Amino acid sequence: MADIRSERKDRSRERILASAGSLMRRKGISGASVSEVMGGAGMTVGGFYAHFPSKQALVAEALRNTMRKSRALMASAAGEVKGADWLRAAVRSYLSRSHRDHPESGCPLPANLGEIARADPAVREVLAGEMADMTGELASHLEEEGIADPKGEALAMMATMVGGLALSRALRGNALSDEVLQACRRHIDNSLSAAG
Amino acid sequence: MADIRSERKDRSRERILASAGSLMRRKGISGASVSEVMGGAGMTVGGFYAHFPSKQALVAEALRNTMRKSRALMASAAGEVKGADWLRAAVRSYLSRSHRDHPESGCPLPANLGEIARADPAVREVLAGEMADMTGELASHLEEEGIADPKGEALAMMATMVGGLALSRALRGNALSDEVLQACRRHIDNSLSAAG
DNA sequence: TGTACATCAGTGAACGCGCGTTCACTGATGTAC
DNA sequence: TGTACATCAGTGAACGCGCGTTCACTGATGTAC
Repeated sequence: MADIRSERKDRSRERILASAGSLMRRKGISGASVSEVMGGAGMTVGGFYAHFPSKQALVAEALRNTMRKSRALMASAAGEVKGADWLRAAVRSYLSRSHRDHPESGCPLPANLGEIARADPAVREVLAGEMADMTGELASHLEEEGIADPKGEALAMMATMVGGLALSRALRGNALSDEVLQACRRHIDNSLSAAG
Repeated sequence: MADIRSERKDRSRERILASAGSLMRRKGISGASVSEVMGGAGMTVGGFYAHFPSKQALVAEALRNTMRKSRALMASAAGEVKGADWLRAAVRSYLSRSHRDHPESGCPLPANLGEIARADPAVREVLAGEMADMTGELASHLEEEGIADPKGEALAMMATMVGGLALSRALRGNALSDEVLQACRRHIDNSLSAAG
C-alpha cells in the first residue's frame, strides 16, 4: 500500500505545498508561478500535474496548510495560559515586527486576502472554514473573560490584526509602520482590560 | 498654453486614471492590464505611453486618485457633524454591504493592500502620504471626544475597517461575511461610547 | 481668405517574455516466474 | 538468485496566450505667410 514510491511522492507533495505557501506569502498568489514553486521544492515544472490538477487546486491546498500552521504557531506563542492572557500573548506575537518582516512564514491573510477575495469558490471555501475555526478559538478565550458577544469580538479582533499587519507591511520604511503595530496591540489590550 | 489639444489630453488622462482605479480595485493591480485600462478609457493600448512612463507610474497616480476620492466620499457620507457622530457615520458607510459589494468604486486598501506592500517605493510612498492625511482626519474627530492617544486610536480604527472589509469580501457568500461587518461596526461604536 | 507645412494625441501591429499546461521520454523501483 | 517486463515519479522541451512596451503611421488641429 504505502510503498517506497508513494512515500517519496507524499514527501514531494509536502515540499510543493511548503514552497507554494512560502512563495504565495512573499510574492502574492499570482506572483508565485508553478515553475518557481516546483523549483523551490527541488523539482522541475513538468512534475507538478502529477500532484495537483491545476494551480488553483494548489492554491486552495496551500492556503489550508499555511492557515493551520500559522494558527498553531500563534497558539504555541501563547503557551499554556487561557483567557485574556492567551489573547494578549497571541496578539503580541501576531502584531510584532518579526511577523511584519517575515511574511513568508507568517499568516497568509495580510499578504493574500485581496487575491483570495477574487479567487474561485474552492479557495474562498477554505478561507471560510479556517476562519470559522479561528473565530471559535479566539471566542472561547473571550468567553472565559465574560465578554459579551465573544464571537463578534473575535471577528473584530481578527479584522484589527489582519488589517494592522497588512497596513504595517505596506508602510514599511515609514514611521507609521511601527506606530500601526503598537496602536493595534494597545487597542486590543485596552478592549480586553475594559471588559475583563 | 492650454489649447484645445492639451485640454483633450488632460481629459484622456482623467479617463485613464478613472478606468485604472476601477479595474485595479475590481481585478487587483496585476489583473488590471494596460490594454484593458486603455479600453475602459475608450482608447487603444498604444496611446498609454504618451500619458505615463510605465504601468508602475500609473498605479501610483491611480492609487493617489482613488484614495483621495474614497476619503472625500466617506467625509460626505458623514456630513456636517463632528466628533463621535462623524466617526460613527463614516464607519457605518465604510463597513456596509454596499461598500463590500462594490469594490470598484470604494476604498482601494481592502482590495489592493497586499499588492501595494509588494509594489515599488513610489507606490508605497503614495500610500504613506494618504494614510498620514487620513489618520489626521480621524484623529481630529477622536480628539474632539477627549479620547486619549487619538492618533493611535485612529490607526487601530483604520486597521479594523480595512481588515474587516477585506475579510467580509473574501467571505462573500458565507454567513460570516455579514457578521464581520456588523462585529467591526459594533466594536468601533463601543470603543467610541466607552471613551466618549 | 487660402494654402503649405508643423505639431501631436491616438492607432494598431509587432517585440520579447513568462505564464499555466501538455506530453513524449527517462530511469529507478517493484513484480513475475 | 537471476532475468524480463511493468510501473510511475519526475524531466525538460514545447504549446498557445496575454502581458508591458515600442514604434511607424494617421489625421485632426494649429501656425506661417
